[in-house]
Amino acid sequence: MIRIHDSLAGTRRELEPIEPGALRMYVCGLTVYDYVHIGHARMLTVFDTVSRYLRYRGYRLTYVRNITDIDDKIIRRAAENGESPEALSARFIAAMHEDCAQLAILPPDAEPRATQYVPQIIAMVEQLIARGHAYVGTGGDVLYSVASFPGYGRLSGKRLADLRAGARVEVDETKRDPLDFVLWKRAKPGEPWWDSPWGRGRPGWHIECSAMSTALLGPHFDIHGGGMDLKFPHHENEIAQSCGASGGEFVNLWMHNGFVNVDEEKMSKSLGNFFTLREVLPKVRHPEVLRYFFLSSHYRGPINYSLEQLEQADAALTRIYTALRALPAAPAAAGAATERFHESMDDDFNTPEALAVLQGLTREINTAKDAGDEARGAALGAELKALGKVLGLLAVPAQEWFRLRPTSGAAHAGAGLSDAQIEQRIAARSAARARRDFKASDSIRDELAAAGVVLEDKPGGVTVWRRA
RNA sequence: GGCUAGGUGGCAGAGUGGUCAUGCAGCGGCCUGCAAAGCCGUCUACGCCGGUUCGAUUCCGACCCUAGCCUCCA
Repeated sequence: MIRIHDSLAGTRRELEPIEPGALRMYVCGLTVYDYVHIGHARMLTVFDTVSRYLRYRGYRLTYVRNITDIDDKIIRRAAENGESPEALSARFIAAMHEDCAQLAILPPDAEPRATQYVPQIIAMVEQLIARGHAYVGTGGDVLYSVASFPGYGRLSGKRLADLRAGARVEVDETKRDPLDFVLWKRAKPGEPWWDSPWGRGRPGWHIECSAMSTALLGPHFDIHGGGMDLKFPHHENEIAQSCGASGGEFVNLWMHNGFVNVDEEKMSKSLGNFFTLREVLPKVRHPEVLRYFFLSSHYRGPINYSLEQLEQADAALTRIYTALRALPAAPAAAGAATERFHESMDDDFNTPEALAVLQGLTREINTAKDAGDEARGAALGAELKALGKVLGLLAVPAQEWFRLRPTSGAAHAGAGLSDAQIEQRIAARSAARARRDFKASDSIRDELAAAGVVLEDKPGGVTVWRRA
């Protein structure tokens, strides 16, 4: 039994598929006007892990993650660059796919783009007008009438009166109520447009998700996810739109992931504490380090990004790979650790606890190895790798892991020796050790250590190395 | 001001009404030519004040503090 924290109910609820054995999940993806940053990367990793686990547990999952490829920022950015919005979004969609592949984020089953669903969007807006939830404002935009939907505010725990009293709600004469939001925007000169019953224009942001999720998953589906900040107003508006248009239920569970902070503050461009995946990945040994970092705290809480954090994640992951190194292959069998792993993950995807299970397995493997029980070590190692795979980890052959190093950043400094050069120095050191010239052998070891290479002498005169 | 999450040991980060999170770092030991890796053992905890309880870090109440949302935002 899988239990998931539902943002709407505010408690953990049992996952009960609408259709037995099948699940449908929609996650709000990115607006593609820039490169993927580590906040996006966490969201993508969280829901990738959720989808991997649900499938691993036997559910037939349909995972939809949309792309917003038309909005104010895209239009503005494209104009600044002197390129078309289509060209700009195509560029960043391609970049996003590359970044996702790096992080082992599996492609969703469908990745709808707003511009591909304009007919469905128009149809939904017409339906909302017909059902009395939307109207054409005096400025020509089509607006959703918040007052027409009694449940408005339930997800975010807000009351209309409080929202109206908010000092920062802009006064807009074209709206009947300052809280009403745009469904269809009238095109301004020079902007992309589509024909509609309300003249040339383009979709508002919120309606895209309602139209795309309805088109691909139906009006009522199991899980809807996204970042914390989307709770209000975006998801609140989606509920109003989808329920308003269908007259029925919308989603069973709302999942929201926490933010990536920097220095205990939300990452933002204005604070200058903004990191793209493309600048962070070269600073780690392997993208799995970032993935481990994300998974090492619970998805709903905030996470603080720093290089120190990445180093800790690297150390923890490297400990696991160390145990996996030089283990003979064995068939994977589910043991006690798998049981505990399931318990942790079933409990609202408690990945920190799941990782603790992997670390516990690691210790068991080491203990078995120390006791000379190779077979047990191999069997546990296979189990460990199988569980790691569920989280999108431990996909690197263990021997390779230790040859990798960051390609930039502080950890890279002084790590410039090639594999061949390192092997050569080790051969020289082994020769010195053989003639018990420990002064010479230690000086080679020190030299390598200074270059970021750590040596380990194994029984039988074998020396293995790794990049620190 | 309203709403929502939090405040755990040197750091990061789970969890629980009364034996262990886990990783990194420290200390002692085993192993090693010495190291490293590994194993065993070990020390620093649960914001503050009350209440419930045989017993609270865990439940309840007040308070203090932090972050997020209330405007585009993963």
